[in-house]
Formats: sequence, C-alpha cells, structure tokens
Amino acid sequence: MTKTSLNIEPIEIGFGLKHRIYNALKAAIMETPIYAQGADLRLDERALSAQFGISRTPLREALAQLDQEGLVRIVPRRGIYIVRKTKAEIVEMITVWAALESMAARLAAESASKEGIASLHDLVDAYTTDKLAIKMGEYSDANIRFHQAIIALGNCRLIGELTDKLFFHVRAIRQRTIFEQDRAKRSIQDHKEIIAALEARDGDLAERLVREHTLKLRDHVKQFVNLE
Amino acid sequence: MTKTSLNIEPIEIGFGLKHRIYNALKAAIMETPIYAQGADLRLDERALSAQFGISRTPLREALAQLDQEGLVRIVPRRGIYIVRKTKAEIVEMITVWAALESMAARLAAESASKEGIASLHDLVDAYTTDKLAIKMGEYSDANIRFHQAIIALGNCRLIGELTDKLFFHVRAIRQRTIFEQDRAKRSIQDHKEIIAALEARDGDLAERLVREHTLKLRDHVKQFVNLE
DNA sequence: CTGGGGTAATTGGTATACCATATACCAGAT
DNA sequence: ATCTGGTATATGGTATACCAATTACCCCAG
Repeated sequence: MTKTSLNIEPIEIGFGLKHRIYNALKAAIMETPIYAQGADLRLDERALSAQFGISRTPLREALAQLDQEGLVRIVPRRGIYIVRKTKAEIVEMITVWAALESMAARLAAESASKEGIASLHDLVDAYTTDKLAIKMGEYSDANIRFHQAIIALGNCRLIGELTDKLFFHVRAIRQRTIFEQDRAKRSIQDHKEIIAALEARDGDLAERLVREHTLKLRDHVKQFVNLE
Repeated sequence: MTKTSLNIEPIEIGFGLKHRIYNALKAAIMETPIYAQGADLRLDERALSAQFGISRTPLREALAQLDQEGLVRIVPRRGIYIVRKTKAEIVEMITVWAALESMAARLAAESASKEGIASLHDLVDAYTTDKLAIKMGEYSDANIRFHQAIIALGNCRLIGELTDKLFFHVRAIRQRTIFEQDRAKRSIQDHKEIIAALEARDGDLAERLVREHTLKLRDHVKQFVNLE
C-alpha cells in the first residue's frame, strides 16, 4: 500500500519566546524616536515581562542579545537603557557599510548573473529626475532596496548579515537625508553609473562608485546632520 | 579636622559570571581542534554548569551569546554543538576582512599620525627574507599584529570590533598558511609596499594593496586549503 | 530474529524564588 | 536647616524547580 504522502511542509514551529520577544522589542525600539530624546529611556525587566505575559527569563535573553547588538545597554543594578547612537557612531556605521557594499559590488561584477544585474534597472529607471518630486516617498524605499540588491548580487551571506544589522541604525538617517531634492537627483545618477559598471563587469569601477556613493552620504551626515 | 583621604582607586569590579563563563568557553573552544573532527562536538548545559560550579542560568546566557556569534549552535531539544565552519564560510570571512581592513587602510592614509604609521616598520623590518626561516613562528605573530595595527590606525572602532570577531575564526587558517615559505616572503614584500603607500598618504593605493593582499590569502585558501 | 509501540531518560525552554548591591528616603544629631 | 548614617526599596544577577518535546531503549507480538 502506498503511503498517503501528504505534501506536508515542516510545520512552521513557533519560534521560541526569546525570539519572538526579541523581535517585538526590536520593533518597539525602532518605533521609538531614540535620536530625539534628551534623557535615555529606561526599560524595566519586570514591567516588560508583565506586559508580555511571560517570565523574566526569556525576556532577559532577548534583552541580552539586544545589548550585544548595541541597541540597548544593560547596567547592573541600575537599569536597562535604550542606546542613543552618537553621530560619530553613525558615521562609523556608514563607513563600514561603504566598505562592505563596495566589496559586494566587486563580487557582483565578477560573478553575478546577467539577469540579476539587469533587474537593478527596475529599482532606478522608474524615477526619472523630472518625476522625482512626486514619488519621493516611494523612491526612499527603492533607494534602500537598490543597495540591498547590490549586496544580494555579491552573493556573500556574511556581508548580507552584517549590513542587515547596520541597516537598522542607518535606516532612519538614510530616509531623512534622501528627501533633499538635490541629493536624490545625484543619488539616481550614481545608481545608473553603478549599474553600467556592473554590466561592463568592471569590478574596480563598481567598487569605487559604490564606495564613493556611500561615503558621500557619510560626509553629508558628518557635516549637516544633527542628531539632537 | 582634615579628612584622612586614603588614596583609594575604584576596586576592580569582578565581571559577572556570564562574562567570565563566556570567556572560559570561548578559550576552551579555541583550544579545540574544531576543524579536524568529523562528528560535531556536543556540549551539555547541565554537565558544564556542574563543571564550572554555577547554575545553568548564567551559563545559558554565555552560550546564547556564543550561539549568536556563530561559535556554537543551539538546537532545541537536541543539544548544543560546536560549530564547524565550512570552507565557504571561511572564505567569506576573509573576504569581509579584506573589505574592512582595506577601508581601515584608506582611513589610516587620510588621517593616521606620522608616528603611528612609522611604528608599522617595527612589525616588518626585523624580518628580512634571508633570516625568515629562523624566525618563522615569531613572524606568524608579527604578521597578525601588522594587520591589527593597520586596523587600529584606521581609527574606526566598529571596524576593530567586527574584525576582532572574524579574527577568532580566521586565526587558525592564517597561522597555518603563513608557514609556507614563499607565501611569507611575498607577505613581507606586500607589507612593505603597504607601509610605503601609507607614508605617501595615498589612500587609493593603500586600500588596493591591502585588499589584494588579503584576497590573495582568500584565493589561496579557496584553492589549496582543505579543512578536513 | 525483526518490527513496532510505548515508556523512560535526556535536554533545552520557561517560570519562580532568592540574592546582592546601588539608590532613595528618612530620622536624628549638630 | 544641614549633614550623616542607616534602612527600605528597586533592580539586575543567580539558583532552582518544573515543563515539553525529542530521543533512546526495551519489551512483546508476529
């Protein structure tokens, strides 16, 4: 008799409490306008565990992870504080982002598929400079997806993981700064040149363009952005 | 009456158990020839907590951190396994290292102090190619310190943190591969050129040299190193 | 001897209770 | 009123007990 082999996929096991709490906290922190407060926000383990309806143990594990990632700072017998990134730290993160994404661009130029590179056009071509003003909000997303697409084309899992972590912190800045018209225009032009370099399989050029593009953002933040 | 003000320095606060256990485990894992075993080594929470003479709670926190860093893999209701890095993962780590160190070199060329750059000579000049055979073990350390020195000169804390984590995994490979005579000679020559580029404040060149130097290691590992 | 089913042991996850220390508050002396 | 010292409280750290699920083993039917 043939086993009635149902097409079962391993049941999406509910990730552990720790994991779920971690995501919930991360989302909550992301909502928080951290870069706007004067006094650091303090979290309370017991209050949070009560809110979530769980015990302190998995909550603490989630908090410990957030602490290690630098989103939160746990200080013994004092409290748990949402970390306020300094401008210098943001600048460092953008610098590291530049290093990683430019390496991804080099890898992509060397070995990404033609179709993969071609798909980058979808994230850029729709935004001609004249229509840009209308689609600003939309472009902000497309801009971010463009950079993530390059990293994906690099096909280096580790670069993806590292930039994902950075992304959380840099997102707010990137969204804020891209809304300046002239920067957006320049950005689109840069992106087109990057695609061209990738299509020409010019790794050196692609790396340089990506690096300079992101370092431009860094210098802009360094000069003009005020986190207070 | 004048207070008898003793010259007290703040007592060196003993790091928490979690932190100490973490370090102990990390050291233990480092000693383990992970890249040589066939079957993955399994750790037991209860056994370890008994060995260390502590409860499971801080031990679990330390293990969770090691898990997040990828040194260990915790699988629910199965066990905790020391992670065996695949060759592909090692190659990715070296790639990321190249991206980060080359960026650090660029930063160093732009803004490191003259004295800082000069100090790099101490890590290279002592090893002329003719005396190299004798000092091989010593050079292996100096080689690693050279790369860490470049990263330090870049003065980007985040790059330092990230490469420190990578270093743990790459160390074994780097030590193994450097012992091949011809690679060591080439290595020293590369290092000298890198110093020259930094002294000339040529960021583009310094970045390129560092990147190519490290990618050479990557390609060597990709081709010749067998992790079994 | 083999296969299957059920039970016990193992193991990571979670909840709870207790501990140690830093801070805040209060009382009494000056 | 102010300063000193102690005491209560809050908070993160640690220990322990219990839970759920998975694995391993054994016993019995065939």
